[in-house]
Amino acid sequence: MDRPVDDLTARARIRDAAIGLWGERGIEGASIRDIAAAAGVSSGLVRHHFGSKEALRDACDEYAKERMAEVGDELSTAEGVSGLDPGSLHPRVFRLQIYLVRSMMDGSETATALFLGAVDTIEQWTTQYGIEPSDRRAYAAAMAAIKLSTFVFRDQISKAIGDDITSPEGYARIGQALLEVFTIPLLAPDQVEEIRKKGKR
Amino acid sequence: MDRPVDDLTARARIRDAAIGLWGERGIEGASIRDIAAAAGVSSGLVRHHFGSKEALRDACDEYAKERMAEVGDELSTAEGVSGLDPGSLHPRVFRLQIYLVRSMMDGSETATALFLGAVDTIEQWTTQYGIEPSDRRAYAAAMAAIKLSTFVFRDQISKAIGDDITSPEGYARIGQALLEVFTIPLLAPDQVEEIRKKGKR
DNA sequence: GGCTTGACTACACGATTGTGTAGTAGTTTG
DNA sequence: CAAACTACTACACAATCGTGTAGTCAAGCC
Repeated sequence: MDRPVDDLTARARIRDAAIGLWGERGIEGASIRDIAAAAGVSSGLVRHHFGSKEALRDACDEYAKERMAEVGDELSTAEGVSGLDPGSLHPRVFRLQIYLVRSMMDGSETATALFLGAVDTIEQWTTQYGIEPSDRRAYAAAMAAIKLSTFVFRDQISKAIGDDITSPEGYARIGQALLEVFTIPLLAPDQVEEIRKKGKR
Repeated sequence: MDRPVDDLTARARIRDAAIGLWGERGIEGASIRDIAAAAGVSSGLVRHHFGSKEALRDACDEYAKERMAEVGDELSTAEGVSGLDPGSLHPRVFRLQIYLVRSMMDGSETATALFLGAVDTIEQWTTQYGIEPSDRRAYAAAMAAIKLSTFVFRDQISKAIGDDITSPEGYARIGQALLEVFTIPLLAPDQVEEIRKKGKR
């Protein structure tokens, strides 16, 4: 990975261009012709290699899924919150995550399955580490969503903190911040209980 | 709000249809004709009232912004985490949030400004309540992103917990879970410090 | 040599896109 | 009563969409 573009086969360049453009603009936001142009090939070749737009999407989903599994799977494994260690997120995975989130939002089953898998893993992890939320499943789902929110709002967060969060400095800042979100208790237990009762009313 | 559709002017019905469809499918995902059909008018009338697709988007952004301000502004005020009280989120605001997130992801300046405003408010709120993160700005930005993540991944979360989170029961569960994310410390302070040092290395 | 196969391009198709124009019905205004 | 205005529809436009077809070129196999 991170090889110069010329080293890749045309098929791989098309796939990478699709992941890049679709991740940035959403699936409807980039056409076959846009992707072909970005990959430096004709639009016909996209069809030749992948058959249809939908099939190209499936191929991207599958590729992203495999890559994520390879690279240690920032989304699915939980070495726990230590997964928030900035060093563990290289640019390659960043792009894949951004794509997967977009694909998820546009109804991809593969991407959604990855999310559900992450929830399972986090659920197990909470058990293992003796964390006892009142609703373990919902707690794990919330954690999974939170982990991805950084990717969704990367532009807004970068603007807010005045640091590009795809840069090492920026990601270190937001990673540390997330860590503290999970660490600094905002309310005393009796306050939580009070709100919980209000919610059940 | 929540009046039957016939009570609204055609202009309002178009705007509401746009917010609904664009929120669900993204901006590129719904055409002027789709919106006109959903509002029960001709596509020409959309142009008559709003001029262009881009102008309709601006109108929707502005409307959503005003409405959010009216309704107590779940995104910008921080009565703090108690804003996670399920009762405070009615369906109307839910739809606006979903739209605003989509609009933000597609580069809306109005929506991004709302996000930045929310970060400001959360920042002030942490000061007020004596919360002392190591990087207050980044901490507030993370909190803002987290608050919106529920909307982005609503389908995935619903699937994960087996409860539609737009229903009162589902939202109560995920609201409570978020509360516990902010309340149960995952790591001891010395562990945090250790990771922090690793990040700076 | 001929023959197949895979990578690749050029071009044309019908559908859909945002937009533009012309015109109708009903109300308001002078 | 006539003129003007507003809400609204029908229809046509050029561009772009995903897709389909035909054909070129080079490498490998008999």
